Amino acid sequence: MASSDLIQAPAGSDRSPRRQDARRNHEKVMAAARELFAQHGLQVTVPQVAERAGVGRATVYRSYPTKDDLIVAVTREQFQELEERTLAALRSEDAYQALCAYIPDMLDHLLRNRGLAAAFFEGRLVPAGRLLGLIGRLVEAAKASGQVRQDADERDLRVVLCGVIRQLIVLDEWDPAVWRRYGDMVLGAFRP
Amino acid sequence: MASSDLIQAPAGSDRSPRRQDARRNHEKVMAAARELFAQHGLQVTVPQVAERAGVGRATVYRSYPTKDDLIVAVTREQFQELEERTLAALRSEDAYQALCAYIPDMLDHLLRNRGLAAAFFEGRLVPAGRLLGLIGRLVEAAKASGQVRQDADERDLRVVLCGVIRQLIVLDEWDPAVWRRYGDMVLGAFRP
DNA sequence: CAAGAAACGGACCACTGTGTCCGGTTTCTG
DNA sequence: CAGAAACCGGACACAGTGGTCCGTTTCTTG
Repeated sequence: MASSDLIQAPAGSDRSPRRQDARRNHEKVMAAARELFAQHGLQVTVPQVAERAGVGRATVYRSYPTKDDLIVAVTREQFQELEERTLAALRSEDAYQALCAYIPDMLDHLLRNRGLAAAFFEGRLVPAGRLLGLIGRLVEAAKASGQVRQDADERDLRVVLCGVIRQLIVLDEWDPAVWRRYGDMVLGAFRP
Repeated sequence: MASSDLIQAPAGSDRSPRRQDARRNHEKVMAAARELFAQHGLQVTVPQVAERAGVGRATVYRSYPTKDDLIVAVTREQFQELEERTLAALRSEDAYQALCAYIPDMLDHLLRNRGLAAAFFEGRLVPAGRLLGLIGRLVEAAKASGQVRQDADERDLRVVLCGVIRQLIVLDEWDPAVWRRYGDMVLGAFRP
């Protein structure tokens, strides 16, 4: 699993010694994978990605020896963005206010990226430790406001938030207005 | 899917024209399936059930032509029990109080029956319409107390409750005390 | 433009899980 | 107690998915 780091370049302006067509195909594969994973989750098959990209299966496997490698490649940068969002919330003056914005924000973001959501609440593959730590600090900070139950922790947020997300995915709910309502309810679950 | 009703008898005192050993094996299969589904969910394989029951695979398939038939057979009676619990809650004087007991009760019950949980929040197989209707009535009744947000409905309860259950299953959480805490949080999600 | 290297992709393999078949065995019945 | 029917279960067939191989094509470079 995740056994290789063949592709180091930040997936953009790499003038590696590889051939032009290889780079083009590689970009097509990444784009296809991003799109399909976001839309249908991680159970998308490698042949599907290859077909969407308009290349053969072996071409995908050349860049990413296993499917997990592909998932990691697509997911890693998105994970980083999650961390940044969390950090931003953490920098806010009013921690509780920040949490109130953070939760629906995460809901929205993860529901638009169903592969990312799966990678997040499944836990394996991309190491989530740092992100979870940040979320923990956010919850901790929000507790000081008195608006959040004192026994809450990062794990609780993960369970409730990811749980709701998962069910909304199962129900194939794509309406952001509905998502926001559930964000509100998740927040409610943490009131003392 | 669920293409047969070969086994009509209520799985107990059937003196059908079948042979003794057949009935014995059938019981063993049911017991094994109940146990394994409850413990590990519906992704248990038919060979696993057969092995646990101490019979060959074909013996399982004889009584239940497809895996779905087996799932339905195991799940149906448990579904009925869920309906009865819900009806009991519905008969209570104080609907809100009933809901407060009902939610942790469901959590506990479904977490002890992971296959049932999967069948419930996946929706296919056993028709859940009647049960969902009852839950809807319970939510509706509880709203009158003013302690439940007015825009809540059966679907909301399903999303939040099943979501939490699903995550607790993923985290392999078996401590009933923890389950109760989350029951409290789910209830919190429905406060106005 | 031609030769060599790199990449392409269709065909192939391996594994897992569902569902079927048939020869041997056990149970019922006359 | 013997024949027939029912049943048992190991071996087989099939499908879907992850991963590999090698002959062919395409790019690069002198």
